[in-house]
Amino acid sequence: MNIPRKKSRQREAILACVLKHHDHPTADIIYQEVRQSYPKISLGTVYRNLSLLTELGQIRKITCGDNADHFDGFTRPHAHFYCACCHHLSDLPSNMTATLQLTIPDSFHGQITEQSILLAGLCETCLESQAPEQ
Amino acid sequence: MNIPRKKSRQREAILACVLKHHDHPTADIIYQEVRQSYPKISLGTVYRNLSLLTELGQIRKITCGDNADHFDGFTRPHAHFYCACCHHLSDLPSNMTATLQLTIPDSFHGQITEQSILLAGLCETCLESQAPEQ
DNA sequence: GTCATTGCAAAACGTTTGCATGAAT
DNA sequence: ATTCATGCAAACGTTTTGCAATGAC
Repeated sequence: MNIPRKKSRQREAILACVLKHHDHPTADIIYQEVRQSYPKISLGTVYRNLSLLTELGQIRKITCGDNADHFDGFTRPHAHFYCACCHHLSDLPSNMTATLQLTIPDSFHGQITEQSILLAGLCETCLESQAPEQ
Repeated sequence: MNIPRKKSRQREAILACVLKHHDHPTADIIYQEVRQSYPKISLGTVYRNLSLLTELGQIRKITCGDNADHFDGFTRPHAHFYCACCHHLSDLPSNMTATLQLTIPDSFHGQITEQSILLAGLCETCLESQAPEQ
């Protein structure tokens, strides 16, 4: 929506925080971390900048159903796997992402511009320890 | 969690409402519709029963990222497509769902017990009318 | 000086929950 | 009679927003 015109230290810190993560932090986790360098930063600023950075394509937003959006600094199209048991969100192996994308028929392919694919199920750990529901 | 022991007219009405839909209504849409027959029904009851029916496998819950869960009376495993532009959630053609599932490697296959697959992108209509953001 | 960005606090939104009343068995 | 399910309203967690103050250009 709003294309930013002016730099801000806060936005740079938020972007750096997302980029350095190898998992998929939520807004609140990012807030807690950026707060260590910018104690007065507000949650509103974090949300505003995460939206902005997402629109600019510098980060990605992933909604997996655990009631908090996750963010991803790795912006190359790739699929995700969400464990419905332990609520862990992970990247799919890249070869699996590629294979999945190959199966998208041409008639449909043009449409998947964002190429965001989310699979849900049970991760290996949760499957083994038959314990359902964390 | 709680396995129901007693029937209730409300739960039956909620289930019937979801089953008769061919789209993917939200809790609030279901509430509005069931309210026509049960004017005193509360939103809490709708949510409680939608959770229950989901646990029982009688309906399915789909989280697509538009900040409201959707429900589906068609419980055979099938993939969904969410248009990030017009926010429409639709079933993928069944042959495409099947093809996608075939690509899931054996090593991973056991894990996708729920076989819920969600693709996001732009639907044909939104692609044609180049207008981004509803 | 202008205007984007911030911090703060309040509001919005979908959803869950506690509790007393009512319904099913 | 027991106990589950309901209606209501309050609470919850996440996200958005209004506004005056601050900071970038």
